[in-house]
Amino acid sequence: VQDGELAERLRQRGYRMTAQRQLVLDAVRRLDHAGPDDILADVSRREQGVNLSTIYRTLEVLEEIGLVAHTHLGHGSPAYHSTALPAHLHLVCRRCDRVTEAPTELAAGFVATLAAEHGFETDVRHLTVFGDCENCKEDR
Amino acid sequence: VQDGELAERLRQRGYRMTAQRQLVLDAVRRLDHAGPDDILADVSRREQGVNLSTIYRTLEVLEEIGLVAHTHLGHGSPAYHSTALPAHLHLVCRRCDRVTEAPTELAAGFVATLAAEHGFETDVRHLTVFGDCENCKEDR
DNA sequence: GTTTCTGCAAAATGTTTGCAACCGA
DNA sequence: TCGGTTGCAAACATTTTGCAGAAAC
Repeated sequence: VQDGELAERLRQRGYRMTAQRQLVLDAVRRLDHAGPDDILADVSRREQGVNLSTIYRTLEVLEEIGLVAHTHLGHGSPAYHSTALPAHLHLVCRRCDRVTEAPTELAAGFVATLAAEHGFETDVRHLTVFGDCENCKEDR
Repeated sequence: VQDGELAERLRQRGYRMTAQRQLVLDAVRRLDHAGPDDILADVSRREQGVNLSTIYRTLEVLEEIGLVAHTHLGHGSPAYHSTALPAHLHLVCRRCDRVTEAPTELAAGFVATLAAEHGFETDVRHLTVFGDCENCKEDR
């Protein structure tokens, strides 16, 4: 995905191309699982004066046009990532707070079951599993 | 679970039995998937003057002694429920925000896979799935 | 030239903390 | 009595909003 695609997608929905939007998209792509704060920090390293509220508003737009998505990794802020990356599950350890990524295929059967039994169409990108990771489960 | 059990569990860990703790536990059991606000409202209906910060502190204690647990249902506040109830999954529709409950057995295979391939021990009670529910998926 | 965007400041949420008074054991 | 617990107020953290000026097209 290149600069051009951002501009095009924005225009298609009546939005305008701005430097801030490019900076935020770049930051989301560079950092992975970053929250609004992290993104502001990254953006600020490249251009001064960008405001946090712009980050929030921009993430909302980028999500709407389908270039980024977010998950809730438990604690505070949401974690944003580029939709250009292959989808993956998040395994969050409640003890050490580490986040492991896993291929979405692991959930294929589960997702199919939810569709069959509840007519529920799962957003796998947004699937976060909480529990104890390999290292921590032994400490119990 | 009865009043007596709360007092006993509290004492076992060096905590004290108080009217507020009973009220909060009762509220969590009565309401399901309630956030701190809802719980305060319920408690206040029975006894005046209880403070929100007490709700937070009490929920923390009740969770520690294993009588309540919480999940994140997406939006704002966490949702608390009694651990006396049978565990269930939460299916949250991103469009209409409705929460459907589903038996944890549906995730049994998925959970087993995560254990086998990643050594990850899933907390099924905390498993929330986001997506489009039966009614909303057709609107796309 | 219009309309959208942005920065700024303030407001709205949601949660935590310090502290003196209170209460349970 | 002693130490855990609570109410209150203030502090925090995060996200949202109103608005005037700046920027996009």
